[in-house]
Amino acid sequence: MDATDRKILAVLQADASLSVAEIGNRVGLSTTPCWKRIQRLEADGVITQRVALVDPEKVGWGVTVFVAIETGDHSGEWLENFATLVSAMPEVVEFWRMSGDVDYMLRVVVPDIKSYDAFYRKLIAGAKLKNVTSRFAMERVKFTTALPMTA
Amino acid sequence: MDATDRKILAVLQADASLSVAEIGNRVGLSTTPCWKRIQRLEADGVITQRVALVDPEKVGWGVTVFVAIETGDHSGEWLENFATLVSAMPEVVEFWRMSGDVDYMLRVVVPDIKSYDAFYRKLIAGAKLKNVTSRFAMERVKFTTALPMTA
DNA sequence: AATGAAATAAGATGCAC
DNA sequence: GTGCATCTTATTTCATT
Repeated sequence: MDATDRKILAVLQADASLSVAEIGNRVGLSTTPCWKRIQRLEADGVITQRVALVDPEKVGWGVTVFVAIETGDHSGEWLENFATLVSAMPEVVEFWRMSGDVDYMLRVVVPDIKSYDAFYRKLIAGAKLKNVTSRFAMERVKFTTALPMTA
Repeated sequence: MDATDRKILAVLQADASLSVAEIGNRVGLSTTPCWKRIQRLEADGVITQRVALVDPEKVGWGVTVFVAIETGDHSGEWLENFATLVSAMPEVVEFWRMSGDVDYMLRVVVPDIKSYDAFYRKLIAGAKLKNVTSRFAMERVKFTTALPMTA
């Protein structure tokens, strides 16, 4: 992956609706080689998917909560089961296994506070957890799916 | 926004590379009305953008850190300045203003631990902060940009 | 590897109903 | 909403540098 590939990725991370010709213009390539590079980036799994991003407020899922979980001592099998269970919950949009004091970090979206309570009850009903800390977001100051493409 | 719009959004959140005809098939519409709905959803800002998602590991930004920040007592102007400063950092992919014990939550991506240290120094050099807690992610168990489309 | 041209297929867009 | 015409773009091929 060279610098031109990274330029293409930068463009596609910002706007995947552009034509190949336009992307080529922006990175200094004609359409054919630009198209070939994009195909390769997809085949190599560098580009994983193309998605539409939706305004959370406008679809009624405007409440974001960060959930820090300490699972305590559990078997590998238990943890695997826990991961499967939590991953399957559609409100969980991010689910990270952490190092340090917190074992897992979730980002959860819900329509309102009341439905967060419902989620929380589902969560603790499904698994015996040592500690769960919920922190509510007030404002999304920045959110991007674009990774930096400059070293 | 009716149930059909939500179906369209569910499809486009999962795969924005599908043709309008194929999306129509999946939601029970022919191409023209499906296309019109998509145009409207974009015009109304429900769909905010179409982007390519990239594998963080494969582009060398595989380290994710959650940063919880307590700013302490500061003026509104100071906080605004802080928000602008942090938003401009490309490593910061998420930046949330929180309620409760933590004032801000960041999700930061970096190539490696060493570059996180560089980021951290930049962060604390730019603003006088009361407390900064960095938590490192070990594994991305789930990550989706798709919001639930069912009530 | 890239370019430009060109041909074909697929899809987006617009119009009549 | 449907069906169809048209226009744009994606995709592939090829000769050339």
